[in-house]
Amino acid sequence: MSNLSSTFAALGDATRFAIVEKLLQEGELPAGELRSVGQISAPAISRHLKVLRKAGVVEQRIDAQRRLYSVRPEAVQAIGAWSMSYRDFWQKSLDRLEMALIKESKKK
Amino acid sequence: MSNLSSTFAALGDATRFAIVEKLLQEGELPAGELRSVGQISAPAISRHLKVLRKAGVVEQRIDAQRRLYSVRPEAVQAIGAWSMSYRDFWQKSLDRLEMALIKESKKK
DNA sequence: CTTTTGTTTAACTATTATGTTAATTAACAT
DNA sequence: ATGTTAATTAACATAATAGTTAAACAAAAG
Repeated sequence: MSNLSSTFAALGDATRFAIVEKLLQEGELPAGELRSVGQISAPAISRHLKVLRKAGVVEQRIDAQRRLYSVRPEAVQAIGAWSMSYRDFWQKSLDRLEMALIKESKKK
Repeated sequence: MSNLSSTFAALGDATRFAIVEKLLQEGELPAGELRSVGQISAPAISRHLKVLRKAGVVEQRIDAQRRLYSVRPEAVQAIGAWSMSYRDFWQKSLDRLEMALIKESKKK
C-alpha cells in the first residue's frame, strides 16, 4: 500500500480524523485528553493512536506516565503535496465549471 | 462522518487509490479499463467505483453500454484545502526541523 | 511498600469490508 | 430474434476493524 494511501486510511475513520483535528487545533496532548472527541473508552483511543502512529500521522513523546501525542507535519504536508500535484487538473476543471454556471445564469 | 473523512476513507484502500490515480493521469475511462490497476475481478472494480462515487470522489457518465468514470475536481481540491488550512502549522514545524538539521550538520 | 493515575495489551464480540463466482441487466451488432 | 460486449447486482465466504471489559504495566505520590 502506498504511503499516502495508508495515511488516507488512517484519516478515513471519523474518530481518528477527530483526534487529528483536535491535535492540530490544540497542539500536543496526552492520550487521556483525546477521549473527549467522543464517548469512547481509553483502550479504543489508544488503539486509534496506534493506527495513526503506524501510518506516520502522529508521533508520541513520553512524559512520566503520560503519552503526549502530536501531528507529524510531514503527514499533513504530504497530503497537500499530493493534491497540489494535480492542481492543474482541478483548477482548470473548476474554472470550466464556473464558466458554465455564469453562462447559465446569464441565459435567464 | 465528516465529508472529508469519507473522502479519505474512500482513498484509504490501495485499489481505490490506484483507480483514482489512473483516472487523474489518463482522464475519463470506462470501468473495464480500470481492471488493469491490479489482478481483480470486474465486480470488485465495480464495487470500488460505487464506494468512490458515494464518497463524491468520482462521477459516472453513461455512453451506450459503457460507464465512463472520472475524478471530481472538487474532491481533490477539498483535500488540498484541508491541508492548506493547516499550512501555518506544518510550514513552521518543518522549518524548525530543517534548522535543527542544519545546526546538527555544522556540529561535526 | 501501597495506592493512584495514565495508558496500553489481552481476549473476545459484533459489524463492516473485500473478494469470488454466478446470475442479471443493458445496449449494440448480426 | 440472438449473440456479444460491458457492467452491475446477488449470494456467499473470509478477513479486517472497532468496540467492550478485564488485566497488566509504568511512574508518581502518599
